[in-house]
Amino acid sequence: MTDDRRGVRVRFPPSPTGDLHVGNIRTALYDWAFARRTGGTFVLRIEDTDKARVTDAYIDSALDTLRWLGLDWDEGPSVGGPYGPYLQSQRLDIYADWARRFYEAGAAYHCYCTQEEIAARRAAARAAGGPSGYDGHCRDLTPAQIAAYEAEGRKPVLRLRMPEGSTTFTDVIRGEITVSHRDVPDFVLVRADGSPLYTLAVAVDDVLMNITHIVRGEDLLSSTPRQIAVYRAMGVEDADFPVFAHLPLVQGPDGQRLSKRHGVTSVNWYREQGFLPEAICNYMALLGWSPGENRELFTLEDMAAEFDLARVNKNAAKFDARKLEAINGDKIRALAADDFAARIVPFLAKAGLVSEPPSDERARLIKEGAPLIQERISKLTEAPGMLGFLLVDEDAFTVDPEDAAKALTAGTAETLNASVKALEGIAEWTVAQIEAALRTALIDGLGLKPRTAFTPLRVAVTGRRVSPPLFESMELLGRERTLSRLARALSSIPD
RNA sequence: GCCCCCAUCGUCUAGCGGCCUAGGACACCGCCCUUUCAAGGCGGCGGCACGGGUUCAAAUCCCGUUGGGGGCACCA
Repeated sequence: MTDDRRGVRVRFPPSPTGDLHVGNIRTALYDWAFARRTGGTFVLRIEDTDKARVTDAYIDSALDTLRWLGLDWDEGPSVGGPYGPYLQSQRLDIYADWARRFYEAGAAYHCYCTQEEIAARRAAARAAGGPSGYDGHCRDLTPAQIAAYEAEGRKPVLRLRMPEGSTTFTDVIRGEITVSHRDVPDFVLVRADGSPLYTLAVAVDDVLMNITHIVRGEDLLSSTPRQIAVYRAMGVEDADFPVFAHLPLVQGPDGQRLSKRHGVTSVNWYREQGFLPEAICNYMALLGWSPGENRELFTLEDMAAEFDLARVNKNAAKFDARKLEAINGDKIRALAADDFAARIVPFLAKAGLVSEPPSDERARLIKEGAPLIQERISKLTEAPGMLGFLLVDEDAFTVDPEDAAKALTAGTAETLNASVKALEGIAEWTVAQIEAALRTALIDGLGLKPRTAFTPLRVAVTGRRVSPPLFESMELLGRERTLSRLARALSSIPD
């Protein structure tokens, strides 16, 4: 129904007032997937009309985040396109022109009310139990009244004159929706300083950029009649209106709208915390859409092939960081070995363990050590902790004090001594021989249980009670470093 | 307050009138595997908000109630 149209054009229009958050990118993801699935065009447009809140740095940040996630756009900043410019701040003359036309045609009018006056009347209307939007005070001012306001030095805003009646439109996800214009006030199109508002710019651009489908958050659902009113003022035929699809909102764990209160929601933060773009996309997709058949692990390519607006849920979804992390673990395990090794490098570098790029020797250790931890971590930030023992300069190696206190107790000296002796006798420093020698010496020889026998060794060699597998770790570390660490542990053991 | 939207395990969801004594995943709890931690395997806990209809038959359709969310800006 929605996926067999030709010439689909969808847009994602972030407002660069902060880092893209997870709710934003969920919308971007659906926009992108819908465009790809339909063979349509994905347009990126920057909504930077509010000079007071927008920052250029956030524009670059948004582009960077989208690229990192793999959500490539066909038209927009840095790639251009036939409908540019794609920054609204560069289209001000276009909005001014339409505003002028609306005013001259009587579809919009000047309003001289101050914000204080409006607020006072709104409070009164609300107290009386009615709608609390703008009351149309300046709809039909006489020339004399206008002159009087002008004489006071008031600068007017431009408001759209909402027609009588109601607006009915069909939302692909929610069905038919009707709103009485009694509940849609005459809204502001242009500020008193002459700058356009979202209400004007979004509608004008969607028409001018030939957008066929508006897929966005449900928070914009009730602004749809206003947008349609602008289309009509522009002379667009009903049949040419874009199709609307309002996505369910992403909420915080408490069911409230996702915000700073819920901790960090910036996608960049998750990136720094070692989350894979594959995991973020997969998880966010699940918040409102599923491919069915109990399948929930998929790629961006799968989404591009299968995404269907008809399968999008209507109800809001709560963001669950634990499930994101679980999926991140799945995605990490699904990585090819080389890919995984490459992805942990920046995190190892940030921890000061290697340079970037790493030296040949370090690169070899990373390549061989990575497989030992790939299925043991769920975030890339855990890699330094797991591989640090291997990559650290030998004289900088330390044992976790807490783990040492618990595992390297007085009674373990015998175990360590026996281990040193056994390891010194090994012909070839391989996992098989290391394991055989230690089992013979400790399990058979001393009659220890494996857990009891190997924990002190683990702490002595890797510095922690939780580590990659012991024998593999020893092999990679090498005979010399292993024996020297055992000796160090021995000398540190209390009597 | 007014308007709009929504309602399946704690959370994300499958389900689109009979295949449902409601399936999967995360989380949680056991057991198995096991050199730690993971991963993996097996099992457990746990839900159709409530009340009316429609129908031979309702988680699925309709109405109401309750609950939740969104909007009502010279933000987007």
